[in-house]
Parts: sequence; C-alpha cells; structure tokens
Amino acid sequence: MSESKLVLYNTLTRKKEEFHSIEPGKVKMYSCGPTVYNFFHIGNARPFIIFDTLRRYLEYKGYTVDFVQNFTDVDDKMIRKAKELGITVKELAEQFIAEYFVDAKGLGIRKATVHPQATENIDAIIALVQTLIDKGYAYEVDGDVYYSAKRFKEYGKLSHQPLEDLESGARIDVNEDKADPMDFALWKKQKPGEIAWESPWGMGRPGWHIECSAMANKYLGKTIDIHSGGQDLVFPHHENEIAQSEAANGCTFANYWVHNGYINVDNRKMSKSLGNFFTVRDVAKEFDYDVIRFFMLSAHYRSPINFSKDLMESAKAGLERIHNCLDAMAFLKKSGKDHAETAKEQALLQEVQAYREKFIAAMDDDLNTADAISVIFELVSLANKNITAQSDTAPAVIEKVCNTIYELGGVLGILKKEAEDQIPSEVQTLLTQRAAARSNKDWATSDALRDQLREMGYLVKDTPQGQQLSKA
RNA sequence: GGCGCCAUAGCCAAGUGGUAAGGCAGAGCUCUGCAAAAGCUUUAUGCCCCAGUUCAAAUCUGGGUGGCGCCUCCA
Repeated sequence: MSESKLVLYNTLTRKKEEFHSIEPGKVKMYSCGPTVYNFFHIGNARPFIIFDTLRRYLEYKGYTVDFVQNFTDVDDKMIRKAKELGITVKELAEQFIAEYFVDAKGLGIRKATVHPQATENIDAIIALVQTLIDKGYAYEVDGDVYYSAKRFKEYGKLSHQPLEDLESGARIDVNEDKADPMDFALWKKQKPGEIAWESPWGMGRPGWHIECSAMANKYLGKTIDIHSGGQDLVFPHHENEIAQSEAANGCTFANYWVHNGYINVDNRKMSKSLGNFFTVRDVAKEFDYDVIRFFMLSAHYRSPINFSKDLMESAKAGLERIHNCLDAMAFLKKSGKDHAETAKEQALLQEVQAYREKFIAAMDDDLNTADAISVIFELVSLANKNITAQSDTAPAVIEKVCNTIYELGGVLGILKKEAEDQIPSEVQTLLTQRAAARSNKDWATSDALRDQLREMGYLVKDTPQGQQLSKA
C-alpha cells in the first residue's frame, strides 16, 4: 500500500480531509447510478467516469474496493417512458441497462462489484420503510408512506441548509397528504395500471431515495466509506438518504461524501429538462469514447466544465500527442539494439520516477486529474526528447518508460495497452514493396502505396529507422 | 429570500503566501523527396476591478463587478 495520503473534499464538512477507510486496506463505496429510461448523456457520464477513476486510484494505492452502483429501474420517468413505448417497465429497464453497459465499456468505466436494481431489492426496501415507521420516523397515509423530515434532527447537515430555510425556499407541494412540505415519499401507492408490489401498506412501489439507502446497507453495510454522485444529488437525494439510513441504523451512513460538478453547454448546466444535452452514444459517433473520457478528466472533478465540439477537438489533439509518443516508442523498441543502461538512460529513468511521484501527489490532492494529465504530458515530452529524437535508447529502457505512461494512463483509464496485432501479410507485402520503391527513390510508387495502406486503415510514417506503421 | 461555487494567455486548464505547470490553436525555424510525427524558439512584468495586510499576494482580508448552481425531477 502506498504511503502517501489521499485527500478528498468532503461535502459533509466542506473541507478537504485525509482519507481513512473503516477497515484497513478496504474501501466500501456507493455511487448513485442512472435511471435507465434512456441513453445517458455527457452530463450523466461525468460521475461515472470520475468515480470509476477514484475507484481505480484507490486500487492503485492498494485498496480493495467494494464498489456498488445502482440502477434505478422504477420511478415516474420509467413508468411514463414505458407507457409511451408500449412496453413494460422491466423491458425498458433491460434495454437501457444493456445500453448503459455498451457506453460504459467504451468509456472505460469498469463494472461495479455489484449493480443492484431497485426492483430486485423490494424486500430490503420494504423492511427499511417498516423500520422507519417502527422507529417513528415515517408515517403512512392511505397507502403512501412518508418520511417525517423534522423528526431527523440533523436533516440538512449535508446541504448545510437549516430545515426552515429549505422550507421557505421550497415550492409548495400539491400533495395534501403530507404532514409537512419537507416530508418525502418512501413508498408510493399504486396508481391504476402502474407496476406495483405488495407491501404492508398495500400495492405500491418505492420512492426514489429509499432504494439507495436499502441497497447500500444490503451490499455494503450500515456505514460505508465513500458515497458519491453529482452535485445535484446533494439535495434532496443524498440528504434524504442520510435521514433514512442514519435514523434506521443509528450510526453514520457515509464518512466521505464526494460530489462532481456539472457539464455545461454555453455555460448552462446540461440537463434533460433544458434539452441541451448530448448523449454519449451520439458523441461517440464523432469522437472516440477515449476522447470523451480524456476530456472529462482534463479539469478538476468539482469544477464545472463546458462541453463543445471545439473543446472535444482540442482534447482529441492532446490525446493524439500521447498516442503518437507511445506508437513511436513501440516502434523504436523493436528496432533498437540492447545494451547495458548508460548513465544517461539511468538519469532518464530517475526522471521518469520523479514524474510518477508527481502524478501520485496530484491524484492524492483531491483527485487532481488535470494536474495528473499534465504529468503525463511532461513524460511524453521527456520521451520525445530523449527517445524519439535519439535512436540509440536500449529497448529495455524504452519499455520502462512506455510502461510508466501506460501505468499512469491506466489509473485514469485513458490508455489501454492493446495486444499487438499481427500485421496482415498483404500489408507486410505492401510495406516491403514500398521500402523497395523508396530505396529506388520511386516516390510515385511509394506515395501510391502509402495511400493504398491508408485506405486499408494503416498510417505509415517514414522515420530514420524505417517505416512506422500504425492504425488509423 | 437562504446556501454555495467560479473569474488565470486566442481557447482549455493547474497553481491557494515566495515571484505564473501542462494541453490546444497560431507564428518562425530544424529535420524531411513529400507527408506525418517530433524538436527548438515565440505567445500573461501579469492572474476581473478597487482598497488593505505582508519583506513578499493570482494566492489572505474587506468592498465591488460579472457568470453559474442548489433550495423543484435532475449526474
């Protein structure tokens, strides 16, 4: 386990705090997942990418991470959308859970340890609601069950809003059944034609907030290390989760609350209600998934970031710089001659090590991925100057430098070391022909062959060491 | 009305008391048959404005200005 200490900004205390897990070497982390009624958009993607990165970094530091991310597969939006499409809520959920995994995989978001679904945990949800009723925190009104916000003395501690202030700013709720406007639904009575489950309060379905409390408890325990999500979940969702879980269990729900900032379009929050959103699926048609992830990590996770085509182009160019360097090194590694490490190479490797430490320091500081990425660029620069521009670096040294870049990129989930594909024989033949044409200074043939290879999806770069082939 | 966040080059973006990282774009040069890549040089005496604290401020304090968010489904 790494000695350096990770510091995280905790929404609960509004301070950066040194991270200490409950159990040494083990982290229990819950991250709010998507409501699966549609493809997810770039704004939704941010927490998925950020917290996947946090998880990767914790693992990099030697922790075992139990990472739970739920799917909200029943709520008003699910019901409405299913009705529109003329399919069941379950069918809708199945479809978009599958679509979630397509985009998530593309974005390098690893599967959670568990991806629980609300509808598969109805028993746990009902039990939790019952506990809250038994303890006097919740009440039933004609088949609906509400949580009495005022009963929970610390209500508002996450959003740092006293209950009175929340109330005075709140829109008046049309629901007459609530004893207090700040109360929120734990269980909703079935409306005609809606999907429902049996419960002590009759047929109905869970409210939104209760599922996360129930599933976090079921899969991770009463107190977890990290709970994460978008800033817009701070209130009311996470505030309500705290009220539910802490009232029921009588102990702290989560030690660290970590929230990411928004993605903006023209400086306004990207959201479904504003209609200014881009789905990841659509953006991925124009830019690689990798570029989307790289773009997201190029700013600090708590800062708002603007999304635009120009910024994506810029991110794409930056990522290409890293790939060009890695491609060049892979090529030189093959053509280089082995020799004992020279003093210069040793100095180079020491510098590489210093950059690795700088990367770790950046990540330790509240996951400063922007700084971490700049470290990767500094490594690229170092490699370009000392390796690409020279031709005599020992392959073993090149490999070490390459591996460090892949290692750090891997923490960010942006650079995947792909197994080297065998060059197809027809491509090899063309390369051989081109080499011959070049030695005869037959530029016309050489250029034609380069065009031909390009059409086959291969880029050829002419270097002092010969033709460097890469995939377009 | 309550509670917050932000303002650094043409663009993006780190830096939170010690004299402005990194990337993209641009310009010039080098290498080169061309192309691509790469390298070198260049691009903020200054970090929204004003005042203050300090030997020292982008960084701290006070006051402005401008932008954004939450308080309502939302990542």
